[in-house]
Amino acid sequence: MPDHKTQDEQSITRLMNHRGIRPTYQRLLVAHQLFDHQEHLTADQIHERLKDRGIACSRATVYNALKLFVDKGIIREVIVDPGRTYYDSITDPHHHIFNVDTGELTDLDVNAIQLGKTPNLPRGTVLEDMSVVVRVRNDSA
Amino acid sequence: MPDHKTQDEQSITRLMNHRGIRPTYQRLLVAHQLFDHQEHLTADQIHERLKDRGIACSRATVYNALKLFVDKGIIREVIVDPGRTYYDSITDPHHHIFNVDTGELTDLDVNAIQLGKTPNLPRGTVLEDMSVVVRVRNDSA
DNA sequence: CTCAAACCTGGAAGCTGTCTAAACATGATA
DNA sequence: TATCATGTTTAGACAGCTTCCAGGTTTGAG
Repeated sequence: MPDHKTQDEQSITRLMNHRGIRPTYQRLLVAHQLFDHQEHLTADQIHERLKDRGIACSRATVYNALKLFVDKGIIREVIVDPGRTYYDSITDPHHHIFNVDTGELTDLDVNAIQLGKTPNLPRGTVLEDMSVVVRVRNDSA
Repeated sequence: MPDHKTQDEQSITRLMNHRGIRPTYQRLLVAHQLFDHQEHLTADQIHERLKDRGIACSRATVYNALKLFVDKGIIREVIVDPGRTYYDSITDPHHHIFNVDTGELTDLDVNAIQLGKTPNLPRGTVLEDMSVVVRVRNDSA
């Protein structure tokens, strides 16, 4: 984490306070990985990056922070790969393209796919998310 | 497996032969779990059910069979839950409703959601699947 | 300054899925 | 029928991702 507060950091701190998340040192570290560059990362990828930069933040803490962020709604889980959960700092509705060969995951603007209205949901349930996953494979591979 | 061949079993055997899958005893066991009742099951669920009925079929074999079935296109993977892969005996295009609280996974007819045409794919990739996942939560839970 | 609550940590443990090596079955051939 | 190569099944070991746990540390209120 930079010793001087960046513009981003202030807004991330504000966002956390606003959602009832205490902006601890470690949580800010984790949040920065997702918000600074708009990437889709897994918990372990985030943990690795911090470790590579010599920053102390245990694996359990990364997992706890991410789960908390999801609960509080400042990030989203993206479930496209069995055995791996990606996290996405963009919470606005949008879709995803997932390359099953490379594991590459890219965003797709919500307008890129025309999507009709929500179907009837099972009794006693409420909508959490409705989105399209486009699964692609490398050509001639 | 019933000692008398059911209608279903004959058609499953035919399907396998047709797709180049040798219909072994164990593979038929696994296939029946998916085709007899139209349920979405995980590999371990299938293994458990067979074990509960006192039928011998190792865990590795269940995993191998399912992977083979997917390769040969007689079933489909459904990725909606982190850390678990569901299998679906319906290979026609359709969508899914997933209850994140209960893990219940239900089909949604392809016509239940209006879906626009495929977006531009990344260079060098081909479409494998495009479907909608509707994620729901139990109300007031 | 004190205390309780919240937080972080390393390691153990759990679950899903894959791999391995050996036993077993099968089908073709002679 | 005997032989052989190929394909299949198996138990258990292993690997990756995630959660749990018990103990220590930090934080904020009073």
